[in-house]
Amino acid sequence: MTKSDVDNLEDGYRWRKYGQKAVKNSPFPRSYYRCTNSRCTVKKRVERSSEDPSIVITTYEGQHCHQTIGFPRGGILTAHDPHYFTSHHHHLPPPLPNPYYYQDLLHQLHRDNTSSPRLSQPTTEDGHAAVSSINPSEEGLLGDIVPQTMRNP
DNA sequence: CGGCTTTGACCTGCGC
DNA sequence: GCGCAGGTCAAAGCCG
Repeated sequence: MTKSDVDNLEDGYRWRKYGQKAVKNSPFPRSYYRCTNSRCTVKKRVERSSEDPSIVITTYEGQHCHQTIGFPRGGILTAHDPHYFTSHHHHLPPPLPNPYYYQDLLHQLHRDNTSSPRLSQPTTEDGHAAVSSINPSEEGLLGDIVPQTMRNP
């Protein structure tokens, strides 16, 4: 739940809208977004609070298999710059030891290389909790946006 | 030109 | 079986 006057929040990922429907509870439509990365099946749905139009409810579904990049497309060139690793980055530290994540992001839309076979692990015995089978660091990253109650009600 | 949004149609699950 | 509600697809078109 976020207080914002715009629907499209910049959260570090690239989203492609694929649908919009009106919900019954609220007079405002609900938008459906998907991550632009092909191998990343994360979805999110953005809805607006019926009583307070300045509140948007963002529901994340799934898990990113790549890093959050605050500067998509164009700004990503900064990752190649040595300054990216040595200069004054007060935030956006790479939470995962994936040094190749940026070049994967550059190629993943046009390549079909099986670069991460260990990330393709399907759902566990829970049947719905694919999140618990990923890195703890990734889980912690997700914990910022997906509360524990959502994964294990 | 390429990538993304828009938008109506289509699909599916569920309750009656 | 039918209708509703939520979720997705895909063609068309906008915009840098």
